[in-house]
Amino acid sequence: MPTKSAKKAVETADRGVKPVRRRLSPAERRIQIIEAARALFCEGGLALVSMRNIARRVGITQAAIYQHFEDKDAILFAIAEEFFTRLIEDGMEKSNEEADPIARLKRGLRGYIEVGLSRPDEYRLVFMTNVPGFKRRGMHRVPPGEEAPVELTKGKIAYAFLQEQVRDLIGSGLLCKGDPEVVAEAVWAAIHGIVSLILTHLDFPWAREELIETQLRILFDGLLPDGSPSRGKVQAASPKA
Amino acid sequence: MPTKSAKKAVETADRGVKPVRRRLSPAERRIQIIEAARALFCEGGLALVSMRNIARRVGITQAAIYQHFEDKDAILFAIAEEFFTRLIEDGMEKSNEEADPIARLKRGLRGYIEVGLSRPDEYRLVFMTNVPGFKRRGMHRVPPGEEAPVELTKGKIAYAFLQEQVRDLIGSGLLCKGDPEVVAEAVWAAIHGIVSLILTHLDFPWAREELIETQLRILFDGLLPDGSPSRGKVQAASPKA
DNA sequence: CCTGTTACCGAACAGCGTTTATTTAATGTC
DNA sequence: GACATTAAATAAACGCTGTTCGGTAACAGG
Repeated sequence: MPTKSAKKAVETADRGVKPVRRRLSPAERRIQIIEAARALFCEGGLALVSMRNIARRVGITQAAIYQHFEDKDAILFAIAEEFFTRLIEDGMEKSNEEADPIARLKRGLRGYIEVGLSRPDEYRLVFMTNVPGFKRRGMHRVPPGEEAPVELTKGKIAYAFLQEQVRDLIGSGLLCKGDPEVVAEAVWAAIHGIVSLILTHLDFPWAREELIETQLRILFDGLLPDGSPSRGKVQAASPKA
Repeated sequence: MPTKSAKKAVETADRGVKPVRRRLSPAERRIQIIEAARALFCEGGLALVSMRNIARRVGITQAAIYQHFEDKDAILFAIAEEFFTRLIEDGMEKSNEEADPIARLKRGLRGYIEVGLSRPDEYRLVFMTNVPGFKRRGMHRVPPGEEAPVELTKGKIAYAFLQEQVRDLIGSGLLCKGDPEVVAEAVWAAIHGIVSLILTHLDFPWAREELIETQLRILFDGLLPDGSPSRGKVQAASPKA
């Protein structure tokens, strides 16, 4: 949409009159490119992340990027992986602050929501946008990179973390019975629904905290067995940073 | 991504050597354009819906479309509106088959899920894709068309339908107390999460019905007051058509 | 110092959404 | 039936996009 622009805030990086070209090691360039892409992405969303914009920032031509990345998608994938890493670290960190396993789960879910809301563009990229061609390198897929078939996607790790907790809770009778896999999916769906909902209607003036608490209360009231002492209680929001 | 094509299955519509141009009434052309766009959309998702492809199908040039639609987004919006209409009609129809208000709500939610899963591309378009520039003509926004400021978006109607049911249920004490608006959002989030989850991982081999039932059970167990006779029961799936 | 390797550039291709000036078909009105 | 008006259509262009290709030049090892 070349009409509604506001795109050209991208710095020309005119590196002098002489196009004296500097070679960098692939490792360095790779990092430069990812960082430039991430910066553009955070500034104006996916729309700003074009090969030419990235190249302009790095100070090379767009064609040079293909020396380091197979695709534009490969760059986005790198960004997504970084986001997942944050998601995992935040979730684990928050979770480990709690001793009670139910509280642990709640904290982890809260952490997920908070990360999602604090990095809306990345969340959308990973979970809400079917990036045209983002070749399904998602939660349940392996990365297509021929070079790294060992390392699974961070998304799988993040999801396995949730699955494990749910499995343990059901195993020890703290959560209602049911196929742990299915319950885990259901839990994730409920949480994702909240984040997705808020991100889709960013303009809508609702009280986020109230909505989040309501959702968590409903979710855990539905999950916990009838006599559980945790029923009806809502985990307090984590202290604002 | 001009590389991995498979795009050119779009029929050239070369209407003879003579470019004898036929004028059609705006109403007719408008329908033609929407239908062409919808067809392309269903065939290959958003990627195939380009102004040039639409025009080729209709048998006009791409510029002519702008006589009938302000934007590409306006075309997508029209598709979305049609989808919402289906969502509303299906939901209401299914709902009205039930007498018990709780069962009514369950049926409506089931209807929503089924429509979403049966029309994945449209669901993604409306609820999961931040169409670049889809100028936030979403659930909570009015359409920007200057010509029709009276008619609100179908999305608002659909959502109001859910809100009303939740409000009534809370009012009559059948659902746990809480701000009806917030509870309605939470319910929608849970349901949307399920659809979104399944659509995002279409390849993942899970039992959909089981996942849907689990989610609905958890949701309603969380919503219903402790002594409610409906607790723990799951509404049976609607008979396959 | 010479020689490979390869990171990089310049130019191009095909597609995209959109705009402009221009043509031409259809529809009144006399 | 002839003429003026209206607006649906066109052709061509603009600037953007992702990607490819042939050549160049910078660095590394000998």
